[in-house]
Amino acid sequence: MFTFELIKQCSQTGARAGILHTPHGDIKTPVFMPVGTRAAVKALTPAEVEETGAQILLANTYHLYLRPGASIVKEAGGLHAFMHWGKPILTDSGGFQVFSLNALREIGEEGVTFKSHMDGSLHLFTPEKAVQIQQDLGADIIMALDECTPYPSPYDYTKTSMERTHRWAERCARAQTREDQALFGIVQGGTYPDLRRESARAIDALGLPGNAIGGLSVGEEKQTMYAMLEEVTPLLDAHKPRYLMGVGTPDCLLEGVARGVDMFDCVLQSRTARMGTALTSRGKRNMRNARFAHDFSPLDPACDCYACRNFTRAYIRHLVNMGEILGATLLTIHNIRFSVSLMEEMREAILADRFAAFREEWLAQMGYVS
RNA sequence: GUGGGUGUAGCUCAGUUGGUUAGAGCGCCAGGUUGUGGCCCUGGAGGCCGUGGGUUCGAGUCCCACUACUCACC
Repeated sequence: MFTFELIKQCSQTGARAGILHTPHGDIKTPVFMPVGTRAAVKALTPAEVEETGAQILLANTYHLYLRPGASIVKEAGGLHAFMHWGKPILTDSGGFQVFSLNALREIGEEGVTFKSHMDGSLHLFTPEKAVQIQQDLGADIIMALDECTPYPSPYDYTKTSMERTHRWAERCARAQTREDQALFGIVQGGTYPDLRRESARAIDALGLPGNAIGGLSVGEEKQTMYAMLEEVTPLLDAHKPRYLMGVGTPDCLLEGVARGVDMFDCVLQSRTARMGTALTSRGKRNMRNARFAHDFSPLDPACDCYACRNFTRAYIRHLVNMGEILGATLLTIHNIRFSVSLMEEMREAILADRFAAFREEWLAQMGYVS
């Protein structure tokens, strides 16, 4: 079953190391989770994803509900069998997509009505339905339906929306019938400290197996996001995993862990890879740049990924500029491995109680101002 | 050799009856991308308009010569 084992806490920051036990295996935290929205990490085979050291993948309820449909995934034997991924999977509820992809939507107490971005057909997502679909998909961790409040939003709307998200989370919990899936609630509250605290208390009080923090990294300043994390994490059960949704730049990973976050997911690694950007230990690099044309060194000399062990910057630049699929594949492998590796090193540092120094070193060498 | 066509940005081309600072696509250069509507978005550089002369207030646009390429026929 699903449990979280807290192994070590940093003596100077809020950083923690732990182990998540799931039906499909253990996950060492802190962890970076690559995104495979439509049951595929774009440009990679599951074998390639596994070689990056990824311990768990994300998939998306909204996208899989529209195509191919939850019933087909269920018929296939669930997501793990369907996509041939034997390790843990987390499905996002689709709340974010409903609110970010659809101009035509209507939010009510019952749920949210929206038009499919695929064919314009009308759909109603309720907390109960979001859980039902996720039960059919069969991930190890499932998410409550929430409203990701846009930034900026006025206080009153943020509060109204947040309270509804709390009620929806409770309905999700009641609707759940499968016992082998861990349901996480999601803290909202925008950029208002008091609402964030209120939301953290309310979500934590539901007693779910994990707590997520949503509605951040939606346009606000990083300092604001960090400030919100500092309001929220101290109020969440220390013996349950904390998941910061959608956040994944290297500096945010370091700062998030420092504030007690255990899980992260982000499309940045895979999306920017397809557009030609490499995340490296010395900051990000635009591999389309002419200065790499004659550069026959690896993407990141400090990286041990398949791309860095076997290919040069000049070659990858060529692939990216030519639009070759292999360019996207190699950069995706690298960006994911880089992020997974960063988390592994953070974990080592936490276990050795030298995380604070580790964070400073990395922020400095990657060119971030802390 | 004769007749026709074409020479405008790195490439392929548009440029109204002559009228401000000559445009597009691609390419090139750079930036962006944070719970993914995959191969996208934004910005920038770059042109003695084949050469020389003429007509005109004014020529990428009209006229002449030259030149290069190209097609057809000898």
